[in-house]
Amino acid sequence: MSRKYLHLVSDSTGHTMASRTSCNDCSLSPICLPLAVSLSELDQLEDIMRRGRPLKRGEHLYRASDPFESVYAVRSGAVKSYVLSEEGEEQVTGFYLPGEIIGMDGISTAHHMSSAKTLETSSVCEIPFGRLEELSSKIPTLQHHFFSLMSREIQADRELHMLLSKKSADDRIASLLLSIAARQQRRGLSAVRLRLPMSRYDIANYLGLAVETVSRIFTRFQQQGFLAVEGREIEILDREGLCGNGRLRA
Amino acid sequence: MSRKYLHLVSDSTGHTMASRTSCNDCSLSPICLPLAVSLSELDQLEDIMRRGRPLKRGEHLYRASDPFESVYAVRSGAVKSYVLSEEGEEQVTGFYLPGEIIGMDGISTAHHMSSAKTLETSSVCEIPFGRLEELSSKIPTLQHHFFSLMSREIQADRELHMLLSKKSADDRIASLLLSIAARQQRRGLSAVRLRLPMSRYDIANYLGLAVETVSRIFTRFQQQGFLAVEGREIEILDREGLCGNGRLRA
DNA sequence: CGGCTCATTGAGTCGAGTCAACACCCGTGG
DNA sequence: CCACGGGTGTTGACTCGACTCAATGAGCCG
Repeated sequence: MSRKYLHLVSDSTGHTMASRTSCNDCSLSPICLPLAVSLSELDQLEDIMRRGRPLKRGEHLYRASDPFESVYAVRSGAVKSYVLSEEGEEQVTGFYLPGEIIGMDGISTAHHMSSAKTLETSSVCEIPFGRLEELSSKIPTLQHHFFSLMSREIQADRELHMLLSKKSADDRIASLLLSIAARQQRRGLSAVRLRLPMSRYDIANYLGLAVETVSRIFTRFQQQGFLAVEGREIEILDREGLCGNGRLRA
Repeated sequence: MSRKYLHLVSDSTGHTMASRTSCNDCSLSPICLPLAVSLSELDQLEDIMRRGRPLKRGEHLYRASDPFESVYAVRSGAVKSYVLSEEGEEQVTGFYLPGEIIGMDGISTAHHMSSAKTLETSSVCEIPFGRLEELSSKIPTLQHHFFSLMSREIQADRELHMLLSKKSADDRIASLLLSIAARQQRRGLSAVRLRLPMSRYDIANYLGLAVETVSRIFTRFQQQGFLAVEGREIEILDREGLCGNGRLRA
């Protein structure tokens, strides 16, 4: 059960260097790589982790049309993925919190189909995909884990699809907040207090709404006593109200 | 390069029985399983294909919460996937045409998270997923192919996300038609004439529109000379017009 | 023929977008 | 120290695209 991680930090010169960290020490291991593999297998897995580095707000993990080489595990901070349309307008396609894996699009084309940039100072673990595939062939549970991860990604997209095509603006906001709360809870954090790493613009963009609408709904939710809002600090006061508002589950 | 398929048909009594068909004979092989594997490997792959059967319109491949055992390749006809919300309302999550693989959600939960039913008489090839995983460990190109398929699925969902959150009703309809045309073309069929396998209700549901809106847009596209519409028979007369309408690509 | 489901068309309403103004925070620089 | 500017967030007034409700038509099957 000894899981290990290659976590990468930069020295004072800005160059990156590797620092090994045991997955046991990483609070994210149950979310990120909940594997039951032997020690020697873990060493193999650990060996393929590569040149991570702490990224400042707004730095890119990769850009659309970059050759696809790796997927990334968010270790701290937060990352958004997005695509640019021909006219250059941005579409946010996802938010990634610690313990989550980003970059699994692009496998089919050998190029990333979206870009990923940090929303705040973040650190990530890079996992070269080719070597991950090799290793997956040898470790069935690892193969299954990644099939499973991608499957979950598809599921999440389906949920979002439903949200966007059927639900009101209120429901979309409520749903996003509940999703973030749930993901925080998985990592052992509060399910009621949260700090949104993304701007209102990103929220609006992601949910297909206007910024003004997002802002108005936050204020109204506060008036209705569902939330306490202070900028990006949110407290969920009335989970029922938030859900019942528009027939959301949980 | 000899690819084989297990295609299943029913006899006159309605019982199913297996009939082997070479993948070489299957016009879908370049889309469905474009693999370069050895003959012995192909035999292994072929051996895991199972109890397919021709399904009549409205029959289910699987239902939400069924144990997840297999994925399915559509051989002929058309299939839609959907989920039901708590209140029992349907959300169509995808349409699957010949050569496409359905059922890859549910890997992570061991249960299907959506249902899949045929839109017309269809035949499918069932591929037990557990055995597919085993085989994937032995055949790296097969493993990569399935990672790739799932990656493509994620990409498609992202496209849809953009469509639903940013684009007008006109653009959504145009985009769906162009997508179906493109997928037909991949199988060597016409890129301008198509027969929609799904109802206006399914289209509306999938795109997050009201049926009336879909109907009105079809009529208007016809008036504008973009389309010739006759029920579910569609001819694309002015591709540019259809795209230029709302800044869609190709 | 009735009884379906599917599709089209019209009339009126409303949710969310647009446009515009302003408040706030923060770092920079005079 | 304060003035300035840019990014971010809020609020109000007006508009419009798509939904709802309602009626009718076309095809299909028992």
